[in-house]
Amino acid sequence: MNIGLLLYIPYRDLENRIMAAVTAAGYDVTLAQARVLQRIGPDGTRLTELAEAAQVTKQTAGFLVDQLEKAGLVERVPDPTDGRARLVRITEKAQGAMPVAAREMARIEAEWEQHLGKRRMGQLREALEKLCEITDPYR
Amino acid sequence: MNIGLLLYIPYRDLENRIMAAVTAAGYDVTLAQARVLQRIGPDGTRLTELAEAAQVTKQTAGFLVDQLEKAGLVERVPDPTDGRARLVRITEKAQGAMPVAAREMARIEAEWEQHLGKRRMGQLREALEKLCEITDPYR
DNA sequence: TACTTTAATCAGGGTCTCTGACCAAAACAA
DNA sequence: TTGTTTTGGTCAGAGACCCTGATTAAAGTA
Repeated sequence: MNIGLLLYIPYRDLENRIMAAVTAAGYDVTLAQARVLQRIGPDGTRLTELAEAAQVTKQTAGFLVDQLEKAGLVERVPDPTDGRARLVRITEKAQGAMPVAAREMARIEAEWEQHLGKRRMGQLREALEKLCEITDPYR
Repeated sequence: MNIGLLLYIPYRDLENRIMAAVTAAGYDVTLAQARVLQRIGPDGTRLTELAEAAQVTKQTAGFLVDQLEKAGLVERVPDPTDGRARLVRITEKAQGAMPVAAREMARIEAEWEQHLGKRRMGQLREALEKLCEITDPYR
């Protein structure tokens, strides 16, 4: 079986489950919005940085942030260090969604470790981390 | 680092590179089209099966097959065993694209094995195959 | 025959993402 | 200082993707 599909199948399962958990908790967020939300740092992050991290254009990131702003999940504040820039920050309201996602993620990881065994799970993580050295365009 | 991202980063790199290779070879195919194309069996496959395998609705699969048909990469022929159904088949023209993708895939796998070493690459594949047992909705 | 299921399509709409053009602030160079 | 380039962000327009709901036709079933 093709290695691409082998990577994709567990990834999609994980993503679907996390999205379902977040939706079930009452947060109406789309996948694309979640991908941006995930990248926002504790002190706020510039739009351009978000776009790079999420691998989309500035326009796309701006569009998604607009939606998140309308939903009250993020806010834009001026960047004190640069008059052109604004920082995208997570609001109080969105803070509640983070632990929901984190809990589901922990649950999934535990299930995977249960199925693979501790040894193989460790090997998987180690191999993937090593692989990211040559496949991650951001480092 | 989050296990979801660890799976996704190499996956995306692989997909991007294969798409680039196919495009460079003169086949003007989008990602979504490629995902459908990939699933077509040697004797043709029904639309409904394609939709299931690619995890999209029949309508979406139909839309993508329409485009592929216009581009001359697939054709629809009646299914001799079922008057309602039609088989989507790969045309002569598209046959040329398959080896291009396969060669790029082989090249990438070789690079990965080079970076990880034979042992870790084997462990990675083994762990992913095991993981697909519980994450693949189709088996 | 009448009912149910299955294969596929039609119609319409929402979401995501892109290219290209543009503006304004910051950084740099002469 | 003044002009030039870079950088952060937006606007406008379009295309790609994917969905829900309704419909047609063939197949299977009671």
